[in-house]
Amino acid sequence: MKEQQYILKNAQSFELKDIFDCGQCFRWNKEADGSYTGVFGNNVINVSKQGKDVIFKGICEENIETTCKKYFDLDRNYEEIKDKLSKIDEHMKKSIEYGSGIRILNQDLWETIISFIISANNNIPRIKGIIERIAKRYGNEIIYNGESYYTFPTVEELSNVAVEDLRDLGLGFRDIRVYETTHMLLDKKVDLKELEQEEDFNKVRETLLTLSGVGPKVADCILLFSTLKRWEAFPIDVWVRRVMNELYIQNEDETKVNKTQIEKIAKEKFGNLAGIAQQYLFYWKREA
DNA sequence: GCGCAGGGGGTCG
DNA sequence: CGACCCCCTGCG
Repeated sequence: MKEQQYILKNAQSFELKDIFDCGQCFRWNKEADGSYTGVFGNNVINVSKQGKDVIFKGICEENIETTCKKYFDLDRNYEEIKDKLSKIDEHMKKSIEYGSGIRILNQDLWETIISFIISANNNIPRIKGIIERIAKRYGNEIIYNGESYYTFPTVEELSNVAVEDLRDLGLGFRDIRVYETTHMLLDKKVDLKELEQEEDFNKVRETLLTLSGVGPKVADCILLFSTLKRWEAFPIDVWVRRVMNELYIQNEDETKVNKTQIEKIAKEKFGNLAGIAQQYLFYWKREA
């Protein structure tokens, strides 16, 4: 396939580091020249910045402009969102100044489910390694600039994979969870197409929670970081608990902070922007 | 350099 | 609430 290119002129709210290092994705890697290359769908895309312009180039199954507009959430006005959130309090304002170039990606639902099941009690370098090995073993090769990249396998492409095969790729105790979830989807115990049509937030969340290896935290990550794009979701992990306690609760022992307490505050303060607010806070606290 | 201990974006029983 | 797999990192 031929290389395509799309240049987004004078981009606002688009910083490579903020987008790719804020913890929402696992398949983007920094190049020596500062650009990032990643695989999503059947595409290998390289993203770089030249002044205020963003340059997307690479192997793209369909039109690269349409594809990137969707994946990078380019039709959403982040300036407006940031203005709104900045007015809530000084903490939000500060965190947004820090991560002002964040965008929430529209990632494939199935890939996001598996990726975040793998993320449980795991660290980012290892998560990335596991996903890469799965792609290399079961996905399809795409050659770009003389290098091999691999698509994330489809549900069908994982249908004949045994638990032991997954264990061999280093998934550890998550192997059975990935296996079970894959088969629940193959058997249509959960139908992802239907799930994407479902309007009711709690119904979608409850359905995700029936999947093996999907608890509250993972479900909320899927809701927020996939094409489900439910920004009401507020994933609570150790970092979010820490920052929320520090800023709004101030309990001496942060491990004693109640989850429902955090959720209540998040809803009151951020409403249907809770998810993106969480990203600014999380990124700010973890990086700084 | 290399060997080793420690820990990690939670979930499940 | 404790166990859970094992790659990665950092320190000695």
